[in-house]
Amino acid sequence: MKIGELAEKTGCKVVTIRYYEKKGLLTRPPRSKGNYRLYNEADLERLEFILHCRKHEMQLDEIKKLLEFRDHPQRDCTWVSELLSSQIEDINAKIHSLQQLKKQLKNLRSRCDGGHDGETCAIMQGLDDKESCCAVEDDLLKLLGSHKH
Amino acid sequence: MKIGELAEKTGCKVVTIRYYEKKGLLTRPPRSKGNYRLYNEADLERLEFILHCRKHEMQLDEIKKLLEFRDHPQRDCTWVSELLSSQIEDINAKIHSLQQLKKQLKNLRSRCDGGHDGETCAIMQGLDDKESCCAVEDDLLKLLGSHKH
DNA sequence: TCTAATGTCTATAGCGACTATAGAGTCAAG
DNA sequence: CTTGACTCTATAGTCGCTATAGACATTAGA
Repeated sequence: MKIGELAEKTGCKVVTIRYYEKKGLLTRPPRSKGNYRLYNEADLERLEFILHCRKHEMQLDEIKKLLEFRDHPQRDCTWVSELLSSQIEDINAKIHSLQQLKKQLKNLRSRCDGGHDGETCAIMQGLDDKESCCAVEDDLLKLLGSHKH
Repeated sequence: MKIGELAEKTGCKVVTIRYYEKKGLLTRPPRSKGNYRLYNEADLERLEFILHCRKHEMQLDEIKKLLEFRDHPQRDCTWVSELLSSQIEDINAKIHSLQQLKKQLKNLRSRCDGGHDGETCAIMQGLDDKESCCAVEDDLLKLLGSHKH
């Protein structure tokens, strides 16, 4: 299997596959007469593993460790559990901050709905209006803070 | 106000402030005799705006557009609303995928809890055991897919 | 007043995880 | 036998910083 086929099967770009090889995540495969990389099923599974980990936002050096573990499953795996725990924590924090963010953006958008003809922007109007302005969350105020208020 | 003071007041690093200037988000401020940048309150508010947007994961070129709009509020603001909508959508997608990911990682971790002495890893054991293995979600199987199964 | 510490300046290089480009070689179909 | 698609290597660019080097400015203490 040449690199293009591997790319197609996995949905990973050709350049990215070569990049993973350069970074030591994929081993250098045998070459054809014409110096083309030749992959087998094991390589495909290894790449799928990598891509799966990447979907999980793992970093390449963490994935590398996981691959080493995969290659030598008899080794101690305590750290794997720890790695997962710290990633789960990271994810919790990320979700929380995204939810906050979403709330704020929705709030902001609601001030600027329904398009606009040219002269008076709902966001700016809202912020010029002290009443409605101060009803909005603190963060929102800061976001366009320098306007008269 | 010198750059260090601005940095302290906003919680933004000095280098980052200079970086924002280079990228055209902050205008080049006047200089002191000794060639130090001198900022005023408006600069501070502008920087806070930028930082707030960054907290919202906006990209610098988007923020730049928002700043231009802030500088010329009479312009059409339809695109602002559209920008916000597309960002809210992005966030929804991100939250969803993070939640999926978290479920998978938790599931995976549960196979590798309680440490390990050296010879038999719970993850690998679980995956070697066809019964328990196939009870796990599809994605998890793939994650350590090349193991006997 | 001198000196040492701190702050600021510019320019450049590095990070992670790719992505794009250039220029060459290889292969299969018409 | 040529055209076009694929592959090769090497290098530079992306984004949003961060780190480093080496020089100049300012400030506090002796």
